[in-house]
Amino acid sequence: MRLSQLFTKTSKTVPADETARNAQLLIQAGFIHKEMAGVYSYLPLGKRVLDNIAQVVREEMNAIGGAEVELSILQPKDIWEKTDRWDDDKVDNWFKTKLKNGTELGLGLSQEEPLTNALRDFVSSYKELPVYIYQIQDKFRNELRAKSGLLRGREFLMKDLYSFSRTQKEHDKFYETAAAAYMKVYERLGIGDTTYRTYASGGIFSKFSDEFQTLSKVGEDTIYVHEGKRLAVNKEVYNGEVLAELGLNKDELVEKRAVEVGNIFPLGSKYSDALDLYYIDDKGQKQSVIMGCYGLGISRLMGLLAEHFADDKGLVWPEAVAPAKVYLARLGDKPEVVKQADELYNRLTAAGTEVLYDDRDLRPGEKFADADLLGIPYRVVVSEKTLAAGSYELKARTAAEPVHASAEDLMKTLGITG
RNA sequence: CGGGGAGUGGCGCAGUCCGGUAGCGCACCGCGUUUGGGACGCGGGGGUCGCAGGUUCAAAUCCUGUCUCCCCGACCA
Repeated sequence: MRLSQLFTKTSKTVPADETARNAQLLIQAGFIHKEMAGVYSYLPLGKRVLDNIAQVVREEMNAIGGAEVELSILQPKDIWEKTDRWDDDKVDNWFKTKLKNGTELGLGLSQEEPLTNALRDFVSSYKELPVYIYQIQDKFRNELRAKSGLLRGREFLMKDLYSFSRTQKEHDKFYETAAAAYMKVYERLGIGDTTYRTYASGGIFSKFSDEFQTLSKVGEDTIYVHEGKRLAVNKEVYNGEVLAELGLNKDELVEKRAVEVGNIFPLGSKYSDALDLYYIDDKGQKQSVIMGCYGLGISRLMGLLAEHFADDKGLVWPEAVAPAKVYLARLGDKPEVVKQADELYNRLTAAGTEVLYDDRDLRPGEKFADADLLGIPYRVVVSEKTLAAGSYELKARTAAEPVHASAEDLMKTLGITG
């Protein structure tokens, strides 16, 4: 992408009404636009990051047998009444609306009910289970108070997977497979070493659910980390009885602040029974379907990554999610410089490398400042100097100083062969 | 929903106490000089001061109501 064609631009100031660092940076760099409290639009660069995170998650969900779907956002109230989750006294963060004829609707905040209901059309035999179904979709939750930029919004992008198993044992096995897949996602995003599987309250279905908590000073949750066992306990279930049950010694736990980047729940047969989804086993007997749900906030992860890796010059994206791998800064507009920069841009692009080509008529300092603020992993400079030296100037976003690199070295560093 | 703070060109702010018809920086447009870490000069364009009432000869400024945003708390992926 040529920056001369990008309609967004960076700003020297941050909006006064944002105090969350992730939102400040993302707005300043032109990745997102705030529509209202807790609701953000994603501009070209932000959309790329969001898509990249979603793609990592998609690959890991596909790897454990997940089938991607896209369920409707508009929800009929009858199926939610069957599970007693329509009443505002039971679920208080619904966004509800009405058809012209007065029929009540809800905007999807989770999708156990509609998916379970739809599966009745397809599942009736033990031969048709288990199934694992997921989607990546905007969720709507009418939070009393949105805050912390992308970390807690009213409209946010989430991956939600639902498992339908024949037995508790079969469910338990997949549950652990899913938990492992979650850790793979965090590792690929560069936060594996600071993310802990965490015991948390399980609601009404089970004693515990499992959260995935990433250490962060801006986190809303307080957790107690056992570094040796690579796990943690959420403050909401932290007491002597629970510690004894988990075999944890209070002295080995350290209190930390963390952001919840995932949450998986065993659901038992609460929803399947209520919505009349059963299967017939090999002896002809009707059996309950055992469910689990697995949530992972894509947009929240984007906010966390923005905040987690940033430095005083701006964003620092992990390569796996960066809107481009290379920021190509062309200094000056001498014909031979333009020619060389254009050629490099074409070569990198042809090799499948995403490049932000800064072909704008700006001073060098502005280009360097933007390269830093946007957080692109590698900056390559083409100028009269580099032309004279017969090499390129290459600087990793996290490096203090640039280095001179031959065309060959450059391609090698960027992982381009041939 | 309880407590606190704030709404003035696209962004950041001053002006409000003490009413007199809106200003600064950035950004934007034109011309010129610049060109390796956010340049400079000159000249321009853009705001009925969140909204609605009220007081007054006169309201960004005073009064009433209302909407929105931010922070703390409670609640939540």
